[in-house]
Amino acid sequence: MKAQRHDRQEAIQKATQLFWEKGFHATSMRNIQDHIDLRPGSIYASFGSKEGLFKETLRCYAQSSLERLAGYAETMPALEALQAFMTSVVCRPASDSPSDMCMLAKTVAELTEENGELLEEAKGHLKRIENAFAELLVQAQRDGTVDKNRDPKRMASFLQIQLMGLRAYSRANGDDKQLQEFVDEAFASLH
Amino acid sequence: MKAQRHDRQEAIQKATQLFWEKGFHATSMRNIQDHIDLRPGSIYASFGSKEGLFKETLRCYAQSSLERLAGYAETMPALEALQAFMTSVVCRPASDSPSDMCMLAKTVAELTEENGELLEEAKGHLKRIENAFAELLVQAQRDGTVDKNRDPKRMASFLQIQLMGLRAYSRANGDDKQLQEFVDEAFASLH
DNA sequence: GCTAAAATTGAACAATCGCTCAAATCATCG
DNA sequence: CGATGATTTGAGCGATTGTTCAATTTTAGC
Repeated sequence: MKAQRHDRQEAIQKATQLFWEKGFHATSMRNIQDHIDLRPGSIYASFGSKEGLFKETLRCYAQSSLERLAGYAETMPALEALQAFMTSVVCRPASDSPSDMCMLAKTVAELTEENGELLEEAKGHLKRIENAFAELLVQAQRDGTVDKNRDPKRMASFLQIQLMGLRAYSRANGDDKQLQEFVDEAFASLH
Repeated sequence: MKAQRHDRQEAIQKATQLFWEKGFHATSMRNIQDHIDLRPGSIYASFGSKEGLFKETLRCYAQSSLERLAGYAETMPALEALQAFMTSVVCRPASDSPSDMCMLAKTVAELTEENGELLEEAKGHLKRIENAFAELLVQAQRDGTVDKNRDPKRMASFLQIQLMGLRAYSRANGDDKQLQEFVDEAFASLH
Protein backbone atom coordinates (compact mmCIF):
# COMPACT_ATOMS: atom_id res chain seq x y z
CA MET A 1 0.00 0.00 0.00
CA LYS A 2 1.33 3.35 -0.98
CA ALA A 3 1.43 6.24 1.44
CA GLN A 4 -1.70 8.30 1.72
CA ARG A 5 -1.46 11.86 0.56
CA HIS A 6 -3.21 13.18 3.62
CA ASP A 7 -1.79 13.15 7.14
CA ARG A 8 -3.51 10.36 9.03
CA GLN A 9 -2.65 11.71 12.47
CA GLU A 10 -3.89 15.16 11.59
CA ALA A 11 -7.16 13.71 10.34
CA ILE A 12 -7.63 11.75 13.56
CA GLN A 13 -6.85 14.79 15.65
CA LYS A 14 -9.35 16.98 13.82
CA ALA A 15 -12.00 14.28 14.03
CA THR A 16 -11.29 13.99 17.75
CA GLN A 17 -12.07 17.68 18.21
CA LEU A 18 -15.54 17.20 16.76
CA PHE A 19 -16.35 13.86 18.41
CA TRP A 20 -15.09 15.08 21.77
CA GLU A 21 -17.17 18.23 21.64
CA LYS A 22 -20.42 16.93 20.18
CA GLY A 23 -20.33 13.20 20.84
CA PHE A 24 -20.63 10.28 18.46
CA HIS A 25 -24.21 10.66 17.31
CA ALA A 26 -24.35 14.42 16.94
CA THR A 27 -21.24 14.47 14.78
CA SER A 28 -22.02 13.70 11.16
CA MET A 29 -19.59 12.38 8.61
CA ARG A 30 -20.23 15.55 6.64
CA ASN A 31 -19.13 17.63 9.64
CA ILE A 32 -15.95 15.63 9.64
CA GLN A 33 -15.44 15.75 5.87
CA ASP A 34 -15.64 19.54 5.97
CA HIS A 35 -13.46 19.89 9.04
CA ILE A 36 -10.59 17.73 7.85
CA ASP A 37 -11.11 18.68 4.19
CA LEU A 38 -11.31 15.16 2.78
CA ARG A 39 -13.93 13.57 0.58
CA PRO A 40 -15.85 10.51 1.83
CA GLY A 41 -13.89 8.01 -0.23
CA SER A 42 -10.58 8.93 1.37
CA ILE A 43 -12.00 8.73 4.86
CA TYR A 44 -13.66 5.39 4.25
CA ALA A 45 -10.50 4.03 2.65
CA SER A 46 -8.56 5.01 5.75
CA PHE A 47 -10.98 4.16 8.52
CA GLY A 48 -13.67 1.92 7.06
CA SER A 49 -16.65 3.51 8.75
CA LYS A 50 -17.78 6.19 11.16
CA GLU A 51 -17.38 3.67 13.97
CA GLY A 52 -13.88 2.81 12.80
CA LEU A 53 -12.85 6.44 12.78
CA PHE A 54 -14.39 7.02 16.17
CA LYS A 55 -12.63 4.00 17.62
CA GLU A 56 -9.35 5.36 16.32
CA THR A 57 -9.98 8.72 17.99
CA LEU A 58 -10.69 6.93 21.27
CA ARG A 59 -7.42 5.03 20.99
CA CYS A 60 -5.42 8.19 20.36
CA TYR A 61 -7.18 10.10 23.10
CA ALA A 62 -6.45 7.39 25.65
CA GLN A 63 -2.87 7.04 24.52
CA SER A 64 -2.17 10.74 24.81
CA SER A 65 -3.73 10.78 28.27
CA LEU A 66 -1.47 7.96 29.39
CA GLU A 67 1.52 9.70 27.86
CA ARG A 68 0.75 12.91 29.66
CA LEU A 69 0.49 11.05 32.94
CA ALA A 70 3.77 9.27 32.24
CA GLY A 71 5.33 12.63 31.43
CA TYR A 72 4.50 13.97 34.88
CA ALA A 73 5.79 10.76 36.45
CA GLU A 74 9.18 11.28 34.82
CA THR A 75 9.85 14.61 36.48
CA MET A 76 8.29 14.21 39.93
CA PRO A 77 7.40 11.62 42.58
CA ALA A 78 4.52 9.30 41.80
CA LEU A 79 1.90 10.87 44.05
CA GLU A 80 2.76 14.39 42.96
CA ALA A 81 2.53 13.27 39.36
CA LEU A 82 -0.96 11.88 39.93
CA GLN A 83 -2.06 15.06 41.62
CA ALA A 84 -0.54 17.24 38.91
CA PHE A 85 -2.25 15.19 36.23
CA MET A 86 -5.60 15.43 37.96
CA THR A 87 -5.26 19.14 38.57
CA SER A 88 -4.33 19.80 34.98
CA VAL A 89 -7.30 17.82 33.75
CA VAL A 90 -9.88 19.16 36.18
CA CYS A 91 -8.88 22.76 36.74
CA ARG A 92 -6.96 24.08 33.77
CA PRO A 93 -9.27 25.79 31.31
CA ALA A 94 -7.25 24.42 28.36
CA SER A 95 -8.76 26.90 25.95
CA ASP A 96 -8.66 24.57 22.97
CA SER A 97 -10.20 21.66 24.83
CA PRO A 98 -13.44 20.67 23.11
CA SER A 99 -15.17 19.80 26.38
CA ASP A 100 -14.69 19.96 30.13
CA MET A 101 -15.38 16.27 30.31
CA CYS A 102 -13.25 13.25 29.62
CA MET A 103 -13.94 11.98 26.11
CA LEU A 104 -13.97 8.38 27.34
CA ALA A 105 -16.44 9.15 30.11
CA LYS A 106 -18.62 11.10 27.68
CA THR A 107 -18.59 8.16 25.31
CA VAL A 108 -19.50 5.66 28.02
CA ALA A 109 -22.31 7.97 29.07
CA GLU A 110 -23.63 8.41 25.54
CA LEU A 111 -23.44 5.02 23.89
CA THR A 112 -25.58 1.94 24.44
CA GLU A 113 -25.37 -1.69 23.41
CA GLU A 114 -26.39 -0.50 19.96
CA ASN A 115 -22.75 0.48 19.55
CA GLY A 116 -21.42 -2.19 21.86
CA GLU A 117 -18.01 -2.40 20.27
CA LEU A 118 -17.29 1.29 20.77
CA LEU A 119 -18.70 1.15 24.28
CA GLU A 120 -16.37 -1.67 25.25
CA GLU A 121 -13.45 0.12 23.63
CA ALA A 122 -14.06 3.21 25.77
CA LYS A 123 -14.54 1.16 28.93
CA GLY A 124 -11.29 -0.67 28.23
CA HIS A 125 -9.33 2.56 27.87
CA LEU A 126 -10.79 3.89 31.12
CA LYS A 127 -9.77 0.73 32.90
CA ARG A 128 -6.29 0.98 31.45
CA ILE A 129 -5.95 4.52 32.77
CA GLU A 130 -7.18 3.38 36.16
CA ASN A 131 -4.52 0.66 36.12
CA ALA A 132 -1.89 3.31 35.42
CA PHE A 133 -3.17 5.18 38.49
CA ALA A 134 -2.82 1.98 40.53
CA GLU A 135 0.76 1.45 39.41
CA LEU A 136 1.73 4.98 40.41
CA LEU A 137 0.04 4.46 43.77
CA VAL A 138 2.09 1.32 44.37
CA GLN A 139 5.17 3.37 43.60
CA ALA A 140 3.95 6.07 45.99
CA GLN A 141 3.57 3.44 48.68
CA ARG A 142 7.21 2.45 48.16
CA ASP A 143 8.13 6.16 48.37
CA GLY A 144 6.31 6.31 51.67
CA THR A 145 3.97 9.07 50.49
CA VAL A 146 0.91 6.82 50.58
CA ASP A 147 -0.36 4.60 53.39
CA LYS A 148 0.96 1.10 52.72
CA ASN A 149 -2.05 -0.59 54.28
CA ARG A 150 -4.46 0.69 51.65
CA ASP A 151 -5.33 -1.26 48.52
CA PRO A 152 -3.85 0.52 45.49
CA LYS A 153 -6.58 -0.74 43.18
CA ARG A 154 -9.21 0.63 45.50
CA MET A 155 -7.47 3.98 45.70
CA ALA A 156 -7.22 4.04 41.90
CA SER A 157 -10.98 3.48 41.72
CA PHE A 158 -11.40 6.31 44.18
CA LEU A 159 -9.34 8.65 42.02
CA GLN A 160 -11.27 7.71 38.88
CA ILE A 161 -14.52 8.42 40.68
CA GLN A 162 -13.23 11.81 41.81
CA LEU A 163 -11.97 12.59 38.34
CA MET A 164 -15.23 11.71 36.64
CA GLY A 165 -17.27 13.47 39.29
CA LEU A 166 -15.24 16.65 39.23
CA ARG A 167 -15.22 16.89 35.45
CA ALA A 168 -18.93 16.26 35.21
CA TYR A 169 -19.55 18.85 37.92
CA SER A 170 -17.31 21.29 36.12
CA ARG A 171 -19.28 20.74 32.94
CA ALA A 172 -22.57 21.40 34.74
CA ASN A 173 -21.41 24.43 36.70
CA GLY A 174 -18.73 26.20 34.68
CA ASP A 175 -15.37 27.03 36.14
CA ASP A 176 -15.35 26.64 39.87
CA LYS A 177 -12.46 27.73 42.03
CA GLN A 178 -13.50 25.12 44.57
CA LEU A 179 -12.48 22.32 42.24
CA GLN A 180 -8.80 22.65 43.07
CA GLU A 181 -9.64 22.34 46.76
CA PHE A 182 -11.61 19.16 46.14
CA VAL A 183 -8.68 17.69 44.24
CA ASP A 184 -6.31 18.52 47.06
CA GLU A 185 -8.67 17.04 49.64
CA ALA A 186 -8.96 13.84 47.67
CA PHE A 187 -5.19 13.44 47.72
CA ALA A 188 -4.91 14.49 51.36
CA SER A 189 -7.14 11.53 52.20
CA LEU A 190 -4.63 9.09 50.74
CA HIS A 191 -1.76 9.74 53.14
CA MET B 1 -59.25 22.85 24.99
CA LYS B 2 -60.84 19.47 25.48
CA ALA B 3 -59.06 16.69 27.27
CA GLN B 4 -56.62 14.68 25.22
CA ARG B 5 -57.58 11.10 24.58
CA HIS B 6 -54.14 9.85 25.53
CA ASP B 7 -52.56 10.00 28.98
CA ARG B 8 -50.03 12.81 28.99
CA GLN B 9 -48.13 11.57 32.02
CA GLU B 10 -47.86 8.08 30.58
CA ALA B 11 -46.52 9.46 27.33
CA ILE B 12 -43.90 11.49 29.17
CA GLN B 13 -42.90 8.52 31.24
CA LYS B 14 -42.47 6.26 28.22
CA ALA B 15 -40.52 8.94 26.38
CA THR B 16 -38.32 9.31 29.45
CA GLN B 17 -37.42 5.64 29.28
CA LEU B 18 -36.08 6.05 25.76
CA PHE B 19 -34.37 9.41 26.22
CA TRP B 20 -32.80 8.30 29.48
CA GLU B 21 -31.41 5.12 27.96
CA LYS B 22 -30.26 6.35 24.58
CA GLY B 23 -29.88 10.09 25.01
CA PHE B 24 -31.43 12.95 23.07
CA HIS B 25 -29.80 12.52 19.68
CA ALA B 26 -29.92 8.73 19.44
CA THR B 27 -33.63 8.66 20.23
CA SER B 28 -35.72 9.33 17.14
CA MET B 29 -39.26 10.60 17.13
CA ARG B 30 -40.21 7.38 15.36
CA ASN B 31 -38.78 5.39 18.27
CA ILE B 32 -40.99 7.42 20.55
CA GLN B 33 -44.06 7.20 18.31
CA ASP B 34 -43.82 3.43 18.33
CA HIS B 35 -43.08 3.17 22.03
CA ILE B 36 -45.95 5.33 23.26
CA ASP B 37 -48.23 4.28 20.38
CA LEU B 38 -49.15 7.75 19.18
CA ARG B 39 -48.96 9.27 15.72
CA PRO B 40 -46.75 12.32 15.09
CA GLY B 41 -49.63 14.80 15.02
CA SER B 42 -50.73 13.96 18.55
CA ILE B 43 -47.24 14.23 19.92
CA TYR B 44 -46.56 17.54 18.22
CA ALA B 45 -49.93 18.89 19.36
CA SER B 46 -49.00 18.03 22.93
CA PHE B 47 -45.33 18.93 23.07
CA GLY B 48 -44.56 21.09 20.05
CA SER B 49 -41.27 19.53 19.11
CA LYS B 50 -38.72 16.90 20.02
CA GLU B 51 -36.99 19.49 22.17
CA GLY B 52 -40.27 20.35 23.88
CA LEU B 53 -40.94 16.73 24.70
CA PHE B 54 -37.41 16.21 25.95
CA LYS B 55 -37.60 19.29 28.13
CA GLU B 56 -40.80 17.93 29.64
CA THR B 57 -39.13 14.60 30.44
CA LEU B 58 -36.26 16.46 32.14
CA ARG B 59 -38.74 18.38 34.27
CA CYS B 60 -40.55 15.23 35.37
CA TYR B 61 -37.32 13.37 36.02
CA ALA B 62 -36.00 16.15 38.24
CA GLN B 63 -39.28 16.52 40.05
CA SER B 64 -39.54 12.83 40.84
CA SER B 65 -35.94 12.85 42.10
CA LEU B 66 -36.73 15.72 44.44
CA GLU B 67 -39.88 13.97 45.60
CA ARG B 68 -38.00 10.80 46.35
CA LEU B 69 -35.47 12.72 48.38
CA ALA B 70 -38.25 14.52 50.24
CA GLY B 71 -39.88 11.15 50.88
CA TYR B 72 -36.80 9.89 52.69
CA ALA B 73 -36.57 13.15 54.63
CA GLU B 74 -40.09 12.63 55.99
CA THR B 75 -39.29 9.34 57.68
CA MET B 76 -35.72 9.82 58.92
CA PRO B 77 -33.21 12.44 60.04
CA ALA B 78 -31.83 14.72 57.35
CA LEU B 79 -28.37 13.19 57.03
CA GLU B 80 -29.71 9.65 56.99
CA ALA B 81 -32.18 10.69 54.32
CA LEU B 82 -29.39 12.05 52.15
CA GLN B 83 -27.37 8.90 52.59
CA ALA B 84 -30.36 6.68 51.89
CA PHE B 85 -31.13 8.65 48.75
CA MET B 86 -27.59 8.42 47.51
CA THR B 87 -27.33 4.72 48.27
CA SER B 88 -30.58 3.98 46.49
CA VAL B 89 -29.45 5.91 43.45
CA VAL B 90 -25.90 4.61 43.26
CA CYS B 91 -26.13 1.04 44.47
CA ARG B 92 -29.61 -0.31 43.83
CA PRO B 93 -29.77 -2.13 40.50
CA ALA B 94 -33.34 -0.82 39.92
CA SER B 95 -33.96 -3.39 37.22
CA ASP B 96 -36.24 -1.13 35.18
CA SER B 97 -33.85 1.81 35.28
CA PRO B 98 -32.88 2.75 31.72
CA SER B 99 -29.33 3.68 32.70
CA ASP B 100 -26.95 3.62 35.63
CA MET B 101 -26.37 7.31 35.18
CA CYS B 102 -28.38 10.32 36.17
CA MET B 103 -30.47 11.50 33.23
CA LEU B 104 -29.60 15.12 33.97
CA ALA B 105 -25.87 14.41 34.09
CA LYS B 106 -26.12 12.37 30.89
CA THR B 107 -27.89 15.26 29.22
CA VAL B 108 -25.33 17.82 30.36
CA ALA B 109 -22.61 15.50 29.09
CA GLU B 110 -24.25 14.95 25.71
CA LEU B 111 -25.61 18.32 24.63
CA THR B 112 -23.77 21.40 23.40
CA GLU B 113 -24.72 24.98 22.76
CA GLU B 114 -26.49 23.72 19.66
CA ASN B 115 -29.29 22.76 22.05
CA GLY B 116 -28.55 25.49 24.55
CA GLU B 117 -32.06 25.71 25.92
CA LEU B 118 -32.14 22.03 26.87
CA LEU B 119 -28.64 22.24 28.26
CA GLU B 120 -29.57 25.12 30.56
CA GLU B 121 -32.73 23.31 31.60
CA ALA B 122 -30.73 20.28 32.71
CA LYS B 123 -28.13 22.39 34.47
CA GLY B 124 -30.88 24.23 36.31
CA HIS B 125 -32.46 21.00 37.56
CA LEU B 126 -29.10 19.73 38.76
CA LYS B 127 -28.54 22.95 40.67
CA ARG B 128 -31.99 22.69 42.20
CA ILE B 129 -31.22 19.19 43.43
CA GLU B 130 -27.93 20.42 44.85
CA ASN B 131 -29.81 23.14 46.69
CA ALA B 132 -32.11 20.50 48.18
CA PHE B 133 -28.97 18.71 49.40
CA ALA B 134 -27.77 21.93 50.99
CA GLU B 135 -31.06 22.46 52.80
CA LEU B 136 -30.95 18.99 54.29
CA LEU B 137 -27.35 19.56 55.34
CA VAL B 138 -28.37 22.73 57.19
CA GLN B 139 -31.02 20.70 58.92
CA ALA B 140 -28.42 18.05 59.76
CA GLN B 141 -26.24 20.73 61.27
CA ARG B 142 -29.13 21.73 63.52
CA ASP B 143 -29.58 18.05 64.41
CA GLY B 144 -25.93 17.97 65.37
CA THR B 145 -25.15 15.15 62.92
CA VAL B 146 -23.00 17.36 60.71
CA ASP B 147 -20.11 19.64 61.68
CA LYS B 148 -21.55 23.11 62.10
CA ASN B 149 -18.35 24.82 60.96
CA ARG B 150 -18.59 23.47 57.41
CA ASP B 151 -20.27 25.33 54.59
CA PRO B 152 -23.47 23.51 53.62
CA LYS B 153 -23.29 24.69 50.02
CA ARG B 154 -19.78 23.34 49.73
CA MET B 155 -20.81 20.01 51.21
CA ALA B 156 -23.72 19.88 48.79
CA SER B 157 -21.28 20.39 45.91
CA PHE B 158 -19.18 17.62 47.36
CA LEU B 159 -22.13 15.26 47.42
CA GLN B 160 -23.10 16.11 43.85
CA ILE B 161 -19.56 15.39 42.75
CA GLN B 162 -19.58 12.05 44.54
CA LEU B 163 -22.96 11.20 43.09
CA MET B 164 -21.95 12.03 39.53
CA GLY B 165 -18.60 10.30 39.91
CA LEU B 166 -20.01 7.13 41.42
CA ARG B 167 -22.77 6.80 38.85
CA ALA B 168 -20.39 7.38 35.96
CA TYR B 169 -17.98 4.86 37.43
CA SER B 170 -20.80 2.39 37.89
CA ARG B 171 -21.75 2.86 34.25
CA ALA B 172 -18.19 2.19 33.12
CA ASN B 173 -17.54 -0.77 35.40
CA GLY B 174 -20.82 -2.53 36.01
CA ASP B 175 -22.06 -3.34 39.47
CA ASP B 176 -19.37 -2.85 42.03
CA LYS B 177 -19.79 -3.85 45.64
CA GLN B 178 -17.24 -1.20 46.56
CA LEU B 179 -19.67 1.56 45.62
CA GLN B 180 -21.60 1.28 48.88
CA GLU B 181 -18.34 1.66 50.78
CA PHE B 182 -17.47 4.81 48.86
CA VAL B 183 -20.89 6.28 49.64
CA ASP B 184 -20.45 5.52 53.33
CA GLU B 185 -16.98 7.04 53.35
CA ALA B 186 -18.23 10.20 51.72
CA PHE B 187 -20.80 10.63 54.47
CA ALA B 188 -18.35 9.69 57.22
CA SER B 189 -16.23 12.64 56.10
CA LEU B 190 -19.05 15.06 56.88
CA HIS B 191 -19.29 14.48 60.61
C1' DG C 1 7.98 9.61 -20.28
C1' DC C 2 5.07 5.86 -20.11
C1' DT C 3 2.40 2.74 -17.48
C1' DA C 4 0.16 0.41 -13.69
C1' DA C 5 -1.37 0.94 -9.19
C1' DA C 6 -2.91 3.71 -5.44
C1' DA C 7 -5.37 7.58 -3.74
C1' DT C 8 -8.83 10.98 -4.23
C1' DT C 9 -12.91 12.97 -5.91
C1' DG C 10 -17.86 14.20 -6.00
C1' DA C 11 -22.21 12.78 -7.39
C1' DA C 12 -25.60 9.95 -5.77
C1' DC C 13 -27.73 5.89 -3.22
C1' DA C 14 -31.26 4.10 0.14
C1' DA C 15 -32.62 4.99 4.66
C1' DT C 16 -33.88 7.83 8.15
C1' DC C 17 -34.40 12.34 10.31
C1' DG C 18 -37.91 15.94 12.53
C1' DC C 19 -42.04 17.55 11.27
C1' DT C 20 -46.63 19.06 8.62
C1' DC C 21 -51.37 18.85 7.32
C1' DA C 22 -55.63 17.53 4.97
C1' DA C 23 -58.66 14.07 6.02
C1' DA C 24 -60.82 10.94 9.23
C1' DT C 25 -62.33 10.01 13.88
C1' DC C 26 -63.99 10.98 18.17
C1' DA C 27 -66.35 13.40 22.13
C1' DT C 28 -69.62 16.65 23.62
C1' DC C 29 -73.96 19.15 23.79
C1' DG C 30 -78.43 20.99 22.22
C1' DC D 1 -79.58 12.14 16.46
C1' DG D 2 -77.02 15.73 14.20
C1' DA D 3 -73.90 19.26 14.43
C1' DT D 4 -69.69 21.30 15.96
C1' DG D 5 -65.12 21.40 17.20
C1' DA D 6 -61.23 19.15 19.41
C1' DT D 7 -58.24 15.21 18.55
C1' DT D 8 -55.96 11.72 16.04
C1' DT D 9 -54.43 9.67 11.94
C1' DG D 10 -50.96 8.35 8.39
C1' DA D 11 -49.13 9.58 4.17
C1' DG D 12 -45.52 12.18 2.95
C1' DC D 13 -42.54 16.61 2.90
C1' DG D 14 -37.61 18.35 2.36
C1' DA D 15 -33.37 17.75 4.62
C1' DT D 16 -29.81 14.94 6.29
C1' DT D 17 -27.86 10.44 7.57
C1' DG D 18 -23.83 6.89 6.61
C1' DT D 19 -21.95 4.99 2.72
C1' DT D 20 -20.67 3.54 -2.19
C1' DC D 21 -18.30 3.70 -6.60
C1' DA D 22 -17.14 4.92 -11.35
C1' DA D 23 -14.32 8.42 -12.92
C1' DT D 24 -10.35 11.17 -12.23
C1' DT D 25 -5.93 12.57 -10.47
C1' DT D 26 -1.63 11.55 -8.43
C1' DT D 27 2.33 8.73 -7.36
C1' DA D 28 6.03 5.23 -8.07
C1' DG D 29 8.90 2.08 -11.00
C1' DC D 30 11.21 1.10 -15.25
